[in-house]
Formats: sequence, structure tokens, C-alpha cells
Amino acid sequence: MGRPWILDYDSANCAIGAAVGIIGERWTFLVLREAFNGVRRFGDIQRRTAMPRQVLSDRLARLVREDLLRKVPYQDEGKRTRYEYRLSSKGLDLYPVLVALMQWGNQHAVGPAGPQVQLQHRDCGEPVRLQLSCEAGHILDSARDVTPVPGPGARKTA
Amino acid sequence: MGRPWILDYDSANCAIGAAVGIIGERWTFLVLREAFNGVRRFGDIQRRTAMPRQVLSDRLARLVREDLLRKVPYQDEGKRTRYEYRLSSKGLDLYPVLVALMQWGNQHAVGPAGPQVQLQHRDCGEPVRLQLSCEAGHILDSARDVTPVPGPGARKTA
DNA sequence: ATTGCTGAGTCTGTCAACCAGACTTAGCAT
DNA sequence: ATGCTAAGTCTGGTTGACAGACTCAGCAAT
Repeated sequence: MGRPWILDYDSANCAIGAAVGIIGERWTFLVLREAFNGVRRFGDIQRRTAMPRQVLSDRLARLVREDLLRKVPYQDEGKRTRYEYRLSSKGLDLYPVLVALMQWGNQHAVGPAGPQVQLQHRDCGEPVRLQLSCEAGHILDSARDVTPVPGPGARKTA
Repeated sequence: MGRPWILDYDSANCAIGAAVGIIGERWTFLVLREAFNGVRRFGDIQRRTAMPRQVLSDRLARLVREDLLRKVPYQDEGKRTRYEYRLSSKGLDLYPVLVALMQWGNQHAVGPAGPQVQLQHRDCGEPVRLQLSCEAGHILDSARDVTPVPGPGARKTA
């Protein structure tokens, strides 16, 4: 492979670094998982993830601040107004990240019982999967079929 | 949306939870990013990510233990034998996760300069992207087109 | 053989994050 | 008033992150 070209470039403004700066904490992924499963209330999330309340409080605040979740009021019969947490469109765009984690987990980190949740196309009911493809329409099976090249935002290191 | 069915199910053996348990730490993603970019040596990774040496040491050990990276000996001219860290096939399978993070970061978390790295199909040079599709071949544009249903590993809560 | 160099990794003290369990708060109901 | 409940905060102890100095192994030059 030789010395990778990337060593000449700065990694400071990398998109992965930026993304991980926002959502890279352990519990944050679980909060997002619940959000995508339609679990929206503090107590439900806390029970399902078993995370400390304080941490959940922090993470929700951060996700709201970053505009991945929105606080929406609701009111149950005979109860006072409360807030639930719903994905914004910026949050919904994270779906591929969660699906990718789920696919990998199902391949490599889960017991023989099989997947706990399956994803179906809402319109036709067929199973959903994530695929790497190129704009010419070829399907890529492995990271080895991809060549990273410098993009417009690339900057050489000093 | 109504009360989500998932509240009746246990979240303990969720694939996302399992995946995050292995790779869910902030710095781990950056280590993997470097690995996919072909950066394999302790010092190079440390310089590019600016992470504390101790943390890098821990994370590499963990990734090796989990069989995402392999330690491979190499020897430079007039230097002693050292080890570099290469992705195993289990590690390579994580590629979609990194690509998904990168796509999201480019959409939502990066300045106007544009992407720092672009991905090309090795065989045809066209840009690579990640897509949700169903087995009938439909392309899905949003998380809203997906319906999660209980899978074979689903278990009701007590 | 000693000295120095280098890349990889460890040790130490400090400081921030996490955690469990108890406490607080706001609004509704009795 | 009193109680109830979901959401969120406070407290003190424990774990993890961090920066900077240190160690260690092997090669090379003296």
C-alpha cells in the first residue's frame, strides 16, 4: 500500500471527527436508537437503556442544543403538560449510522437468537438493508473496493 | 404514532447496544477512521488525532482484543521490528458505519470548504455513497420509509 | 562497550465525567 | 392541604481522561 497520502493532510476538519464530536458518546447512540424506535419520553428511555438519569438529562439537552431532537409538549389524560423528544430532520438523517451499527452488530456481536428488530420497507414490506454503491450503479461489497482521494476541503499540513 | 410496540420488548440484547459496547467510545471512531485511511502506526495515529498516548494504547489493545485490528510486524531500514495495526475482516465490515458518519458530517457538521476526503469506486472512479434500499430494489430516502418490526431474537419484557 | 537516538508504550498526579441513591419540583387529583 | 407521578437535580464516591515525564528495546555511531 505504501505510505498513505493522507499523512500529508490535516485531520482537523474531518467530517467524521465533527460527527463524533456531536454524537460520539456511548449513551448518545442508545438515546438515538430509542428515538428511532419511537420511544420519546424521559422515563421510557431511562428504563429501556438503564442509563443514569443525570446522564440522560445531559445527553437529551445536548441533542436538543445540537438540533437533533426537538422538545414537543404533550399531555396525558388528567396529567400535566410534559415534553417528549422527537427527532428533527437533522436527527432523522442519522438513520444510516444507526442502521449500519445494527447490521454490524447483527453480523458480529449478537447471539444465535437472531436480530431483535427487523426493518421493513413501509411501502412493500421487504427487508431493508444498507448498501455501498457508486454513482455508476455498481454495488460495492467491501471497503477494499473504495479508494479515498483528497476532496475540495483537504488541506496540507504545515 | 401511538404507543410503540417496542416498549413491550427487552432491549438487553439489541445489536446496536452490542456494537456500541465494542466501538462506542469517542476516540475509537477516530482510530478506525485512521485505519480505513491506511494509517497504521501508533505515532502516526497519535499525531493525526492528537489523542493521549495512554488512551490510544488502551483503544488499540481493545480493538485487537475484539479482533477488529491485527498487530502485524514490520521493519524499516535500519530500525528494529515494530508492529502496525491493520483492520481484520470484522473491522473492515465496519466501513458502512464510518461512511455513514462521514456522510452525515459532510451534510451537517462541516464548514463550507466541502469534504476533506472523497470516496471513489476503485474500479470505475465514480463517487461512492451509502444507500438504504429494500430487497425489492426500491431506494429509501428517509427513516420514515422504514417500519421496524420484531425479529426472531425479540423477547418480551417480564 | 558505551552512548545516543527513536518509536512505542507506561507511570503519576490532577481533573473531569460517571454513577447510584436521595432529594426537589410542578401540576393534577382527591 | 395532602398525595401522586414524571422529570429533573444534588451529593459524594468511584472511575476514566489527560498532560507531561519516564521507561524500554533495539539499532547505529563512536
